[in-house]
Amino acid sequence: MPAHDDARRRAEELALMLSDLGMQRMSARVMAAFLFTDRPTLTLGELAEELDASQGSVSGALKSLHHVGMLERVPVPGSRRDHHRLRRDAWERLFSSQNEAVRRMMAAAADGIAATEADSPARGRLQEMHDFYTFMFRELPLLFERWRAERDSRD
Amino acid sequence: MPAHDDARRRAEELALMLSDLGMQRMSARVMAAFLFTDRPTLTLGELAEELDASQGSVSGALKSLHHVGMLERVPVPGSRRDHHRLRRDAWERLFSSQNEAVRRMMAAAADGIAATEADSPARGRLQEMHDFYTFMFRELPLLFERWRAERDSRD
DNA sequence: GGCGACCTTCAGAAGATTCCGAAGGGTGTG
DNA sequence: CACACCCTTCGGAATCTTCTGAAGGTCGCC
Repeated sequence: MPAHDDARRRAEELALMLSDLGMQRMSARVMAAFLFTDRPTLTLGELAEELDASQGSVSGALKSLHHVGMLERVPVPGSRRDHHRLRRDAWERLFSSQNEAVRRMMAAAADGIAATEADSPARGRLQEMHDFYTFMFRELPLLFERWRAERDSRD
Repeated sequence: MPAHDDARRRAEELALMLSDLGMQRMSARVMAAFLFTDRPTLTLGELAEELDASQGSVSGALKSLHHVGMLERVPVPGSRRDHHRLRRDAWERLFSSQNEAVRRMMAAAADGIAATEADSPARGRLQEMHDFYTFMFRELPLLFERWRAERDSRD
């Protein structure tokens, strides 16, 4: 099997996994394409052809991947196409979108606590929930910092 | 507005958020019901009535919530119904289902690395991915340990 | 200012999820 | 051992997502 076909197959498998984990299907396929390509950057047209998908859906996927910060646009003088590539910290960004989720859970718990009577069972459960997400909200950014420090010290 | 209706409204809002974050809709509603109820345990029939949903769909939701370890069955002598309640560490369990996802990402990256040529751009990107998830896979369980220690020291 | 290249948006089709309600199985009781 | 109660399973309907293909917008160049 040609190397390129092998890469393509692996990319599709990874895309399936990402989509299992909640990423939209086309975003996952685009993501995987960026990961496995040997080109420095990819354009919308190249992606659409590689993935055998419409430019419309690739456009939507690119938009959302830029939105979560996993991709960046790369200026290429002399080309009118948009050139995209994976950001170095793409995976960290993907993971830390969790952070926003954690913040929302923390806030929801706080709301619930404010609305329940002290000593009620519901209050107790909401307090447990709030404590946990407060801890995570504090610690996750610190964990990312440690990750960056470890990575940078290796370079 | 009666307190119970208020709780119900808040529960539905939280359910919506959980479902945004990827939880199945009915599981999210059941989860929220457990969080906001003032009863010590809930049965399938009670949940179906409270949520105005069929017993069938509540049954499916209960099954999957038990599967991820957020609920536990509580023996109630003299009752033929199954009584369920939220586990104290439900949120930690929900979050740590992430852990499995991290492990899979780490493994996928390792596979990719093994299949690409050294010095290729793809190899470099896969290595970045692998490093990140390896770090997370190591650190997340430690973070949970710290959480439990902090919680227990408060009790 | 017209043209060509490129990207985005959108309506509708195709596909996947999710839910209900009925049927069926299991278990304890009289 | 027949019944009552409770839970689960499953087919099909309803709903929501996601994709395509076409139309339209933007920008630079001649």
